[in-house]
Amino acid sequence: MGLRERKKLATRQALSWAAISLAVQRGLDNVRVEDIAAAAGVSPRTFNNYFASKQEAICSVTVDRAELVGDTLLARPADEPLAEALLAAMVAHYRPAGELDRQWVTATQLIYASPALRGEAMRAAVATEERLAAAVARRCGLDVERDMFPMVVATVATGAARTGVRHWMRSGTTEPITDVIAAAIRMALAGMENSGGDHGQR
Amino acid sequence: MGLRERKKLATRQALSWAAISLAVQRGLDNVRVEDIAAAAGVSPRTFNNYFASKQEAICSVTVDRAELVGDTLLARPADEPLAEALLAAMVAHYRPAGELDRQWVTATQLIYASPALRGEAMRAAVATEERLAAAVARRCGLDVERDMFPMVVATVATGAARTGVRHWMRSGTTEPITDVIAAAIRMALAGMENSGGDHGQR
DNA sequence: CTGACATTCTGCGTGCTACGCACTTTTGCG
DNA sequence: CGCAAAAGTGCGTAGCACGCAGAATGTCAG
Repeated sequence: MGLRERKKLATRQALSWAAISLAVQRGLDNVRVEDIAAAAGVSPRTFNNYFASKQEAICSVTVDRAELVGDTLLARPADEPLAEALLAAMVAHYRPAGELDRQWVTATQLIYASPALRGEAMRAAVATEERLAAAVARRCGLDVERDMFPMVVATVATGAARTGVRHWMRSGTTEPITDVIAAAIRMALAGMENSGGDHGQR
Repeated sequence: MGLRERKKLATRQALSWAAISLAVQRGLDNVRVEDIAAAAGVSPRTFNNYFASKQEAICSVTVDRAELVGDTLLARPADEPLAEALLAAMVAHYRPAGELDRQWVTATQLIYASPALRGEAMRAAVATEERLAAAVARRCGLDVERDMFPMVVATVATGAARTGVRHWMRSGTTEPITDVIAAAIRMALAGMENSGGDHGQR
């Protein structure tokens, strides 16, 4: 990767981080694009070369990760059962959340707190679903256009993951987030045979 | 319902319809709020008393329906298995789509065609999920805050329904939309035991 | 019917935003 | 070194969300 690309990425991250940081401090709509640009040491106009809105800047942390989920699934061994591969691929997404990724946690909390951000985040979720669906289809030898199955699976998996994250945030448990997400996905993939009974994960 | 409320509802629908109609004709961003207001015979300022954006106006058709999904579930007989009740409640949502609801179909097509609208629609989906989750929790005697199960179920169901709708739109099949949605939800609720095999619903 | 009250509609003003365009600065490479 | 490509910048414009205060309209008791 040349200097050029690295610098571009750095700017992008600086903007994103500035947006998150300021939004946490003052609340999203007490932050102007101008402020974000200033905090990132860049002109206001440049902000819009990277992001179309404050919301997008904040959610990019989530989005960037989601880009890879399809590839991760395809990288799993082909003989692994779909459910397991899916679980592993989704969880891999959130792996680093041990300590390093405080920023992601902050951003996510912020997102869940504001309707405007949730909308933006959901938009991103659609992209994830689509990539994942494509990967599932490829893995199963199906056609996304003709069969609903891949899309349904993708929707279920991402939805469950989202719920897991949210639950983890809300409950403030000390349990690793990956475990919670895994539990949510398993719950979803297991179907409803045991509906209404005990489902662990209090 | 007094004249007051009826008139208000009428205005809301007129605005929504005008927004959809104009967006279909010219494309969303060749429509100004001013135009929508004019088409609905109301001042531009009034538009913003009803909706915060064009997107919201267009998606309101979908949102308004979603408001009721929780109630519908709670209205199902208590001894019915959860999966069936859920299926029935979700499908009931889309029932009239026989002929009358051309408007809803138009709006939905529009929504799927534009990223901006999809974002808005997803925001609405969150609201649906939450209502549905609350209803599921109540039905199962669980606590939404503590147990992930209701939220997972709600997410899965709404996600599957969304996928069903989308599939129906894309494929242009003559099959009733309710059947497609039902199939998608069943697929999701059934779990993944048969993953990779034939799943009907081509 | 009438008058007082509540609610909705409206016009105006303001601050912010997204983005096209033309121009400068920086970077990469032969 | 020198030049093309790409990123950053400043300016201008059209549009949007929304607060506020007053006019218009519906509501209801007496």
